[in-house]
Amino acid sequence: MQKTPVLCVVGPTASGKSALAIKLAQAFDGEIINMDSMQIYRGMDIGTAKPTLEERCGIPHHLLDIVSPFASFSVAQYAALAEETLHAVYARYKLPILVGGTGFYLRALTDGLALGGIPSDPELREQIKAAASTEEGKQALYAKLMEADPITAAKLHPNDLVRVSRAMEVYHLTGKPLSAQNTTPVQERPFLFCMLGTTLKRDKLYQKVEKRIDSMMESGLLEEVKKLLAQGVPPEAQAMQGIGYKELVPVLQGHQPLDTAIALLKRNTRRYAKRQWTWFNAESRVHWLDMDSPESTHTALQIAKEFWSNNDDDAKGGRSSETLC
RNA sequence: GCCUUGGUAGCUCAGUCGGUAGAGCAGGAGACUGAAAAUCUCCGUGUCGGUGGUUCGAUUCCGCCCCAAGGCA
Repeated sequence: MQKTPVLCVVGPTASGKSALAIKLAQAFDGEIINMDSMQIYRGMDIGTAKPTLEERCGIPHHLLDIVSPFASFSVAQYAALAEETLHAVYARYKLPILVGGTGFYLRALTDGLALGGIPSDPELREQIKAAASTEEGKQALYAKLMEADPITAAKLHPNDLVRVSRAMEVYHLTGKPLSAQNTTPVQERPFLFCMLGTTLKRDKLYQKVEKRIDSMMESGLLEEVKKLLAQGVPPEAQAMQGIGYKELVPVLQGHQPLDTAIALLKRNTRRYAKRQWTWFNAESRVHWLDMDSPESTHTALQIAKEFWSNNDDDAKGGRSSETLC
């Protein structure tokens, strides 16, 4: 079977993924597929640093604005949409470029999501969450999991409510423990990945993060959050858990001074960047590029060129365009 | 100039009735199989302001000096 080549641009927030992706798309006639768990939401533009139409330079961008902020969304849905899009782009002889900082979504694509097709159950989640709202309830929930699925329980920390409840959810829905589900991908992946990682020295990146947040505030992030709330998006909505949203809601509700919220927002973004490093550092296939180095773009283009010319079966070489925007 | 109160981890501070010290926050490392910008785990050596003295031993007690805040002149 012919595999679809996929160029990926990953890395911590504010390290320059989007800009590099545009250059790559211009050079190799590519199209961009978003791999960011928050940029999928409509009406969340400033806080997610979604590339503006101008910044997109006419390059087609997929999987942006595909979900209502009222809705919840899952990796599985993402993976299904992304796979479809990746193949569709390549079918048009374009280079698919996956861009974003959500490591879990990347893994779903690289390793295949063999989750037994067990969806989430919002009602059950509510019940579990309510039951676990107290310390005793939490322990009781974990104790139940120990009984139902000792193998999974052993791998999880009792405090990791999200995973403990997911395991319970799977058990309730199927009557079989999560550890007994087939979670190894059966089929070989239909993609070939080339991964580029954008990064900066830590202090540099943290400086950039601060600046970016200041400019988000100047661009009206507070108004954006206000608008979402005014539309009736509940503060508990999954979309509102995004960094920049969850910190500003209490300000609009009058529970928190703005400067405190901004400090929190900066700290949370730093921690987020840190988690992204942890995630992508564990992915050995990533070619890291220090975006402060003048050769970084050139190196990226070299790597991408080699990858594309080796794997583009339809030999569409030589169509690199010099279009600049 | 005098008096008072402070000077301990990047920050805010606790503490040692004399046996070289610990919390919160910040920070660091990691995990991650349908919430992932979510969720969770682990990690605390610093001339205890400087310098003399008392002492087997001082960050802790005493003297002097430096710095900060407040008060009196």
